[in-house]
Amino acid sequence: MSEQDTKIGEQPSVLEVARKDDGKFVEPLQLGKRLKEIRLANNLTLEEASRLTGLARSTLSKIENEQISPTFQAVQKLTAGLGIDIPQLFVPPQDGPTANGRRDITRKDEGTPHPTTTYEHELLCTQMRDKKMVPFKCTVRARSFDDFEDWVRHEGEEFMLVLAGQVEVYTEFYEPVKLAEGDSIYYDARMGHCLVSVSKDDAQVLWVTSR
Amino acid sequence: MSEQDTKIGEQPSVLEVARKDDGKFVEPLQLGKRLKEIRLANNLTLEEASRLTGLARSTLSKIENEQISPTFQAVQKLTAGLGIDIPQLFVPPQDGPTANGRRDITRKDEGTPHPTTTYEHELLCTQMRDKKMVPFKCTVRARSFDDFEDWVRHEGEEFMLVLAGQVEVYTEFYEPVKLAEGDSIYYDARMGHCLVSVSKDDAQVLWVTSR
DNA sequence: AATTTAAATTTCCTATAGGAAACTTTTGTG
DNA sequence: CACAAAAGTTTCCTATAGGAAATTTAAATT
Repeated sequence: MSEQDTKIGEQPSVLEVARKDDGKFVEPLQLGKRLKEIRLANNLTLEEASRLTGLARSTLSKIENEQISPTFQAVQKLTAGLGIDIPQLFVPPQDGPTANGRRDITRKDEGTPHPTTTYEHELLCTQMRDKKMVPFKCTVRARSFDDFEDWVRHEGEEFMLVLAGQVEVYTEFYEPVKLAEGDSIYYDARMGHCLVSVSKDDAQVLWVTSR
Repeated sequence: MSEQDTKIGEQPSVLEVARKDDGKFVEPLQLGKRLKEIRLANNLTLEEASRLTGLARSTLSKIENEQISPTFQAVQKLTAGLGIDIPQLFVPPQDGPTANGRRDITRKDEGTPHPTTTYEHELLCTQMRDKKMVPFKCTVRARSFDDFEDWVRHEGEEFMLVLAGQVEVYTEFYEPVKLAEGDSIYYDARMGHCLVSVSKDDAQVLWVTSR
């Protein structure tokens, strides 16, 4: 190894710089480390990974050792070839036990009941506090549209998936839309919204609201 | 070795090639088009976007016009600077009404496919940008745990509901837990996690990740 | 331990991404 | 319409990513 050639392969890799005058700082990310972990976890040699991705052995090696910053194209090939879950790559380097993780399980029909006049809520995963999302199932009674007086409207966003039956979603600014089992909708919850069952029986939906 | 030697600035851009001998084919993706839409939607000039991202005006222009394939670093700066939801970039070009409205509907089985080796993703509601949550359905193949020893791990939180079949959730720090249809789980996604189907056939789950 | 074989890294070179500035196009404004 | 100002594109150049092959390192096999 040349001793004067401290540029590459030493500490300050290309990936680490990434700060320009007033540009947004981009954290190291250690993409290479991650990729190597993934490759090894899949018991692949560079040669095999090369065949899978279409990138040269040398290139893969350099990426893993953070000697180069791959092009977006290369990243695409990598993720496609190795079957990598994309968000995985954008996670900051995992270090230490990160023990502040928690999990919270709710069995079927064992959520926390929370009835209102219009809906029958079953809150899910209520053990965990300060969640970024609030999931709940909801039985939407078969009823007419004119039962409700005003829009529901609140901060954040909402995702809804129809689990059973058929519902009609009313939102401000749009025409009502019918959703059947398996259909889903995402919307800005600040926009007035409400839900009605249009099947004979009550419909059931899953709702997730963000903060 | 280029048989046609596509010149830059012509039509067949670099992004379009991306096929090497035995490499995985990477679809065009039209990243540039996407980015331009986002920039314009935010009422930004190239100059402003340049300040936000730390990339040169010229570079941004070239990326938008698909004259160059940005490096991963550049993509990071872009997403960080413009506040772009990363998975959105990996979603194939959205066509049609380019809904950037306030609601976004996905009919059953009409989400955007996004297969990986381990999971079969179907992204839901991909028309809307910069969502706080990313919902997708996922077919978990019936397979053994030892096919992947590495955890998935990323920022944010995750909610999962089992739609069909039976799965086993492995997470760091906890014992594996079996979830049947209707069961749900919420967890800190920084904690390593992965999923295995324990039913005969593939299982299906709904996943919602937060940012 | 010595030798072979496989895996990973480095070197050298070509192709191409990124930045600065020149140039062109578009959008105002009198 | 003329002209100015702003936004966008292209050119030219430097820095660096990617590929082929050489080199080094690690893992087997005897």
